Amino acid sequence: MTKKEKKDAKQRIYDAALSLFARKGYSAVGCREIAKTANVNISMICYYFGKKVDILKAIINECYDKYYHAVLNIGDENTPPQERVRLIVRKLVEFFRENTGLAMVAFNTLPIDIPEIVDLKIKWMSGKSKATIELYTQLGLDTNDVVKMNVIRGVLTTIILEHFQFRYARKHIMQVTHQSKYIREFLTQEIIPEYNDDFYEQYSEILAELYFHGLNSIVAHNSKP
Amino acid sequence: MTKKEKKDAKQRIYDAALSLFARKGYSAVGCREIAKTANVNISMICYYFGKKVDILKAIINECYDKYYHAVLNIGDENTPPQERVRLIVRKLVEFFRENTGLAMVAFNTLPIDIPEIVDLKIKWMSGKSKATIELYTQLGLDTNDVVKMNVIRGVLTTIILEHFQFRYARKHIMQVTHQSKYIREFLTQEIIPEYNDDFYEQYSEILAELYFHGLNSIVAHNSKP
DNA sequence: GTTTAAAACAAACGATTGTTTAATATGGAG
DNA sequence: CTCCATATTAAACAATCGTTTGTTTTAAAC
Repeated sequence: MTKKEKKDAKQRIYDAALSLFARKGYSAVGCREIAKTANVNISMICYYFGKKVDILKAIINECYDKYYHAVLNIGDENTPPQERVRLIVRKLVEFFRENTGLAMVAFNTLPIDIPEIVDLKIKWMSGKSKATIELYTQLGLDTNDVVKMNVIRGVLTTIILEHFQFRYARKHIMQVTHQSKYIREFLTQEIIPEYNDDFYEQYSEILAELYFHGLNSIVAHNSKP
Repeated sequence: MTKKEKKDAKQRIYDAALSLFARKGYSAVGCREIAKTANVNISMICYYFGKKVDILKAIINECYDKYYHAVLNIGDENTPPQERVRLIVRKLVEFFRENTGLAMVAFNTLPIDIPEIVDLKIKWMSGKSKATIELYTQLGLDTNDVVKMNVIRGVLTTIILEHFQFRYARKHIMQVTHQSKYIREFLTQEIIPEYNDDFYEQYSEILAELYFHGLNSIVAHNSKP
C-alpha cells in the first residue's frame, strides 16, 4: 500500500462504522465487524480512534457541525416569513438527503445512558438555530409559551429525518436476499417514487406550505396562563 | 413465593426488558441485565420467552396492538374534519403518553437487519389506520399524489413520539448521579413544564390546529404531474 | 546503507454474550 | 404421603466483546 492508501485506513474505518451504525445501531456493531468491513486489522480501530465510542463521537461531531453550518443563518429579519420557511425547509431537506446515514446515527435518541455521548449531544444542542428563533419572532409566536414551544420544538427536523430514515430502511429491505411473504407484498404494493431533484423540490415546497400555514394558525391561539 | 408471585416472573422479565430496551436500545441490553433487573435467574428468560428476540417481538406486538386499537376508528365520515383531527390527535397523545417506553421500543427504526423483526413490523404496517385515510379524503387530499403522501406520511405519529422521547430522555438525564457542566447548564436553562392533563389538553389542541391548517393549506397545492 | 516513526499485524487478556442442560425446588392433585 | 408438572437454579458451552501488548512491516529522512 502506498502512503495515500494507508492514510485511507482511518477513513475506511469511519465510513464502515457510519454505515453499520446507521443500519444496526451503535451497540449491535462490534469492532471486528467494522474492521472486516473496512478491510483493516482489528487493532487499527484503537490505533486510529482510541475507544469504540470515540468513533461515535467523531460521527456526532461531524454531523452536528455540518448541520449547524447548513441551517445557522438562513435569511434574515428582512426575509418574508414564508420565504424564510421555504429556505429553511430546502436547506434541511438538502442536508438530510446528503447525509442520511450520518444523521441517522447522530440524531438517534439512543443511547441515552452513555454519559459522554449525552454530554456531547447536549453541548451541541446549546447552539440553537438562530434562523428558527427569528422566524418564530417574525411570525409573532410567543416563545415564552411553554406549550407552543413544546409542540413546535424540532418539528421540521423530526419530519424530514423520519422521511429519510424510512427511505433508508426501505432501500435496505429491498437489498435483502431472502424476502418473506410480507416484505414481498409490502414492496409490491408500495409505489416508490423516483427520489430525484424534482421530487425533493416538490417535497420541500409542500412541506414548507404545511409548516408555514400550521405555524400561522397557532400564532393567535391563546394558551391558558 | 406463592403461585401468584411465580406467575409474575414472566411479567417482571417483560417489564424489565421493556424499560431497559427503551433506555439503551435492544442490542445494548444483555439477558443477564434483564434477569438481574427482574430479580430472576438468567434461565428464566429462555424458559418464559424462548430467545431474547422473542421478548422484543412480544413488545412490538403489544405496542402495535394497542396502537391500532387506540386509533383504528376515530369518528366517521360524518365527523367534521377539524373535529376528527382533534380526536385523532387526542387519541395519539393519550396513547404515547401512557405507553412512552413501549412505543419507543416498538417504533424505533432500528434495528433494520433482524429479519424477523423487520417482518413483524411490516406485517403490522399493513393494517393502516382507516381514520387517517378517511380524513385525507374528507379534506379533499389526493391520496394518489405520491409527493404529498410522502410529506404527510406518519407526521402526527412522528411529532408526538419525538415529543415523548425527548421528555423521556430528559427525565432519565435528570436522574443521573454525576451531572457534567453541560447537563447542569441544560437543566438549569430549560423551563420544564408540569406535564399534567392540562398541559396535554393544550398540547393536543395546538398540535391539532397546526396539523389541520397545515393539511388544508396543501390540499389545493398542485404537484407537477 | 542505517535510523526512526508510523502503520499494521497477531495474539492474548479479562469479561461478557445468548443459550442449553441437568439438577433441584415448588405446588397442586389424588 | 406420593406423583407429576411447572418453575427455578446453577453450571457450562461456544462464541464474541473491547482493548492491550508485543512484534513486524513500511516508508521517510539522513
